[in-house]
Amino acid sequence: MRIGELARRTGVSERSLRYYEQQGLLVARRTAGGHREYPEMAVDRVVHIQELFAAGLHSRTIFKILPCMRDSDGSPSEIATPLLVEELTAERERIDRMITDLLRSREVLDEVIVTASGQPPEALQPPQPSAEAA
Amino acid sequence: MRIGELARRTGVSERSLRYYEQQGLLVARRTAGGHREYPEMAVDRVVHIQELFAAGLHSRTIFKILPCMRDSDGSPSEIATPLLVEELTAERERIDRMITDLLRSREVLDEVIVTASGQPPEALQPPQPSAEAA
DNA sequence: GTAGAAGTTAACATCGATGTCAGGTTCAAG
DNA sequence: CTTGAACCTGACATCGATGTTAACTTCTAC
Repeated sequence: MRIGELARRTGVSERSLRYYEQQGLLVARRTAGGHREYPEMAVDRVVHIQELFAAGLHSRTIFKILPCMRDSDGSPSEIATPLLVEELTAERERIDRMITDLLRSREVLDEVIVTASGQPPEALQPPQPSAEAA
Repeated sequence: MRIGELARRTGVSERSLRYYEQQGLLVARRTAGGHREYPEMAVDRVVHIQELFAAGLHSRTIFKILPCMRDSDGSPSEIATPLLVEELTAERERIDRMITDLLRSREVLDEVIVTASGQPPEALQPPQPSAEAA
């Protein structure tokens, strides 16, 4: 498929897809005229990339991870160096901290909402605890 | 207290404290010579500000929230407009989405770590579920 | 072959809190 | 008074994914 379709199917802008390629996260065959031609698997890969970006990882880190990912390009995997595993573990801890911070922030925000709305607290339903449990 | 001490006690850089002031988030009396002089309460306020920044709120939004916060400046509160409450609720939802995304990202990362380390999964301890419960 | 949709590269802009540096002033202790 | 620490303002840099635009080429359907 070409870049327009991939963009549509993944919800990622063409601009970003080209950027991913530039960062080495995504490869594309080219037509005779130079247009990018993606295999079906590219959809999954872009989704994976998005998930990692959503985690706040840098493209450089994602670049190192990708060859180790299951199904990254259909072929099995490469094995990560202990150094990379260590780095990923650090990232995991960072994400944990981020989650913790956000939970705290949400509490603060809830308190602000209650206070700001000026309702006596007992008059309010407790704020919906969505996404509360992991 | 002066800015150096406030910075030290809150862990926020002097640069940021001046920025907060510029954004109207923080006020300071001035000495005859123009040095900022903060009341004791400023510490709490800066902590509050930090929490809201950590939630990804913009300084503009924080600016609108602050007068409604309990203990924001010792005096009781102002009441938020319904519009503001609506905005805050939207922010809350954004944070929820962010938390959900991060939880998902963490899962992905865990999978990568398992795969990348190349261990047969049954040989590994399951990754520590820290900050798992809200 | 021709028109219009879709693709290409390259360059520049953005957002926003924070770092950093420069050149100057004030404060506090000797 | 003097010295050095602390503070002041203002300006510029940063980071990184993404938006946007321009000028051009290729593809596809007629």
